[in-house]
Amino acid sequence: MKRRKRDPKATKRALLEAAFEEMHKHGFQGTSISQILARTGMTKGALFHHYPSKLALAYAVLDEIVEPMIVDIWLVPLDSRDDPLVALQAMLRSSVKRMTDQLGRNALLLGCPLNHFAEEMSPLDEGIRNRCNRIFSRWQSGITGVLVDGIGQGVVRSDVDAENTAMFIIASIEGAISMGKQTQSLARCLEMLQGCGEHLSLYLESLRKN
Amino acid sequence: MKRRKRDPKATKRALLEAAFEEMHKHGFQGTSISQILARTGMTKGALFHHYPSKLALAYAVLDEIVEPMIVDIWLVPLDSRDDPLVALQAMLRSSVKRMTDQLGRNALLLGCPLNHFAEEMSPLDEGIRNRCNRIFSRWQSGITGVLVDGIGQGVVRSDVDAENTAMFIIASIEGAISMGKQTQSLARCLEMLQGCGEHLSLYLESLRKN
DNA sequence: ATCATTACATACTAAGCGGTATGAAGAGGC
DNA sequence: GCCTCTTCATACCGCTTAGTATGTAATGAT
Repeated sequence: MKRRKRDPKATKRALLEAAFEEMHKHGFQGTSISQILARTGMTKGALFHHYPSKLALAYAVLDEIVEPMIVDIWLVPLDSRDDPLVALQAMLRSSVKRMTDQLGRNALLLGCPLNHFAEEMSPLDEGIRNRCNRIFSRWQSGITGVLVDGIGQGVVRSDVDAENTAMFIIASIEGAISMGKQTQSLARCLEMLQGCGEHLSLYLESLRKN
Repeated sequence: MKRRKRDPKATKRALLEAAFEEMHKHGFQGTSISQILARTGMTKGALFHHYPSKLALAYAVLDEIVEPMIVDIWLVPLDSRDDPLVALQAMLRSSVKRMTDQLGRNALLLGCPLNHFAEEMSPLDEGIRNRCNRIFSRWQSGITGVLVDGIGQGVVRSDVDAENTAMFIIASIEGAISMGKQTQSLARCLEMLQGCGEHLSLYLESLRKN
């Protein structure tokens, strides 16, 4: 009955962000359309006008929110003119700040949305799996590139398998975030992230050519 | 109508194992009672006779299946008389075999059930969170103990933070399993687990006192 | 053999789910 | 102003969900 001013782009975006937040907390299957609507004050008519299905909404969340977020947190800080190994170590140190900037401090307790989607849905839906796969690949490529640069510059030992190492770094980060989330304690969450960063930094140092 | 011989313990166990398999694949929220019943051929009467609710069933799955499984895969192999660092490295090498022995080869694609429960339910249910927490703590304690032994024996550098390192090892393992699952390819799953094991072995070697 | 108890099977319920059908109000072109 | 398309709001639908109520067959104690 109430008719406010129309702003379809803002409406669509609000639905998308509400869907992201709900799915980040409850997972895809645990999120109901009505929860998303309650969060936005919209109705089903609006949602199904902009998105044909819940699954399509999840795809949009991955494409338009999760992927840019991963890029901003984990790839953008790699664009530096530093020594590649130092750049990676700086990325690890700044990661907590980047995450809280993007997600808000309390959302750290909800873990990595990419990992959440992947863990829940990889065996269940090809569309979600392919999207997660693409994002992870992009992330891995970014780190691989830095390591390859390092090898080219003679900073990193030439026997280092860059792709494999990049995978290991991402796996450790995601694992640490998961274990932090699992405690549901902000302090221990930060402790685990920081600890992981320090261990990885040490490991990266061991890859240095000297 | 069909009445077979009764075996309540076997019935309860069958329901428990079916619940584990369903929840391992679909998650807690994504699992429906009827799917569990279809898998066992039982009916609701049987299930709700043995377990008062779906949540109670999940608790039993964690207590009676997931925890022993984690212990068997990751803690039992640490009981060796070897050099502590060698024991950890051997554990990493044998992990794939232990996992496939416990879960079956194709279930590798479903990832670590502990991590799945934790990732999905940690922010949503205290009972599940506490159980996951206990299992992770037990795992971490086991590795910490080995590292502390190593320090005591003069094999591991005394400046190593055993608890923190144990956390890092577990995080890396869980992360690698997650990334493997995400590919839904057995080959890449094995590749990631193996790669992670090699990197961790190298890192462990860097902790050696010499 | 009897009888209470256990171990189920069957039928049912209220609530919530994703999705659709319909209609009306806002917005832009002429 | 008028007409059309877009953008929603509302009402509804069939289905599934976790859980309950009830009844009955199997089991074990006496």
